[in-house]
Amino acid sequence: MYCIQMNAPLPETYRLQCHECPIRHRAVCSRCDNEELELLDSIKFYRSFRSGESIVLEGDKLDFTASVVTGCATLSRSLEDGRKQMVGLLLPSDFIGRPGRAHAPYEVTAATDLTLCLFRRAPFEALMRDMPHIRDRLLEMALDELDAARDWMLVLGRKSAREKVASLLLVVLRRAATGANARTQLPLTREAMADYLGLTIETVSRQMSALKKEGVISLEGARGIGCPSLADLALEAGEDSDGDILS
Amino acid sequence: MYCIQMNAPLPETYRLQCHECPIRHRAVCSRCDNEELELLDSIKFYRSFRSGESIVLEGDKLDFTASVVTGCATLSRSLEDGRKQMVGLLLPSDFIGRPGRAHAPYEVTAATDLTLCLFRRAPFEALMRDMPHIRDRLLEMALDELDAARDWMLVLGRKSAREKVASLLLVVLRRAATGANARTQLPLTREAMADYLGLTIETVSRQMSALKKEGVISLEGARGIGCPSLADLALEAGEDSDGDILS
DNA sequence: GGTGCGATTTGACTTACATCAAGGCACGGG
DNA sequence: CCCGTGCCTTGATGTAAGTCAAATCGCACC
Repeated sequence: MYCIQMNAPLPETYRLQCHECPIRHRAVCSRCDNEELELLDSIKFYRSFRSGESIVLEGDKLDFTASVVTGCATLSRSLEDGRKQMVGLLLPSDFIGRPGRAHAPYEVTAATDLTLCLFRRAPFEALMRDMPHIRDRLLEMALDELDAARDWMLVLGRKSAREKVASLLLVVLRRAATGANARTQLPLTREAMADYLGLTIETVSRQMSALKKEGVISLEGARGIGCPSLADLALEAGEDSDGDILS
Repeated sequence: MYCIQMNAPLPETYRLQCHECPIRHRAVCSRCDNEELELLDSIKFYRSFRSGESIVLEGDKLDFTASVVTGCATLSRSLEDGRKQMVGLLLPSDFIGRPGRAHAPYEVTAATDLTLCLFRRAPFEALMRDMPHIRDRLLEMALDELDAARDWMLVLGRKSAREKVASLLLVVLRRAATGANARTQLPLTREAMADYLGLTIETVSRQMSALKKEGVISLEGARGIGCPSLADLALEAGEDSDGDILS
């Protein structure tokens, strides 16, 4: 499903050496040494996608793995009657693909313009055989995603519309945070937000307006948002106040 | 939170050789050879819990890993005001614990009387070092759980109460299935079902009654259920009809 | 068999969110 | 510049599920 696009073409030939890669220290390759990076350089390739473009369809054959280099992608599942639920948000350094499974269980869509770093299935599986730390990192990342998915189950199952919207804004603002007064551009349309939160577009819009009216957030155009106090926003999100005592 | 129990005491000394273990071929140890099993035999230990007993509290120190041998446990997260969401259902062969994390992100509770096979943290991490196939199996299991969690996000975010209840009954009946006319005992109370589905007890009860009245399921006492046609139930669950074309 | 208590069901009423339906705003193209 | 076309916002109304309250059931124990 490719949309006709009027914009300037994307640079098809994004080219980067691994050692200067922006996701070098967080992606699946984070523990590779210089020698290993050279090997990766020789078998990886880049591909870019336009906002809205479909990367993989639900059930498609999936014979590559990839890391998000720049931009934002979404994972979603749908029911036959068209109801749709986003089940994951992929940001730079996040991983796409499933060693040991040939087909994709979810649709993957570019939420913004997006560049991926890809490996074909066979060479990637060879990497996993030869570099055990890649498997280890993949396990770590899978467990982190599992935690994130389960956290989101609490949001979907038990939070009110207002808390849901605040929770999502918090996720987005936190990774863009520069000091207490955070501001950024939302990488999601209202529709994508609704699909993520299990709400309708209208309800999302109404809750955004309400939060704005009460001064919890500010809106600049449709996509820009700011927040004078993330702590207040966290309160609206119904977040545990116990300050995340982590291990 | 230990309840006072009037029932007969559980056998504290459940003892089993690994090679005769009921979850031998599905748990994290599924790929161990006989020699490795002997090692496991020497460092594992069993522990049993009463239905309703708490195994780990949210945020607790977790210095063991475990596999469910018999019974059923639940994973859940709660908000401070008491709202609660189950984020996982653990059945025999499922794994508890998180190599690399010292604290539990979820509460683990025995939903029925339950027996676990445990390893202390240090010996288990030694196993992971020495037997790479254990790491591989753990990755596989983590990815399967991730798929299950995401499937459930669709249920929580987009399905109606009736579809939710049907979806849960389907999960339980399918693993108890003997032919088309499935019947089993629910391992969950109405409250646990409600917490799993993001509903209230009353709504769960009403939907069960409605499904019974329409002949989709039959109820025997509070816990026993039967279903003359799982296909009809799947229809009520709003499940994709494309017959799960798997890889 | 009776009694007590927690679990479940059922009923009456309320409410948060969905649905249906206009409008407004921004941006690109003729 | 004006007009389309996609987003987004706002309003009026409907409804599925929540809440509050009261039976009823089922089991453990007497």
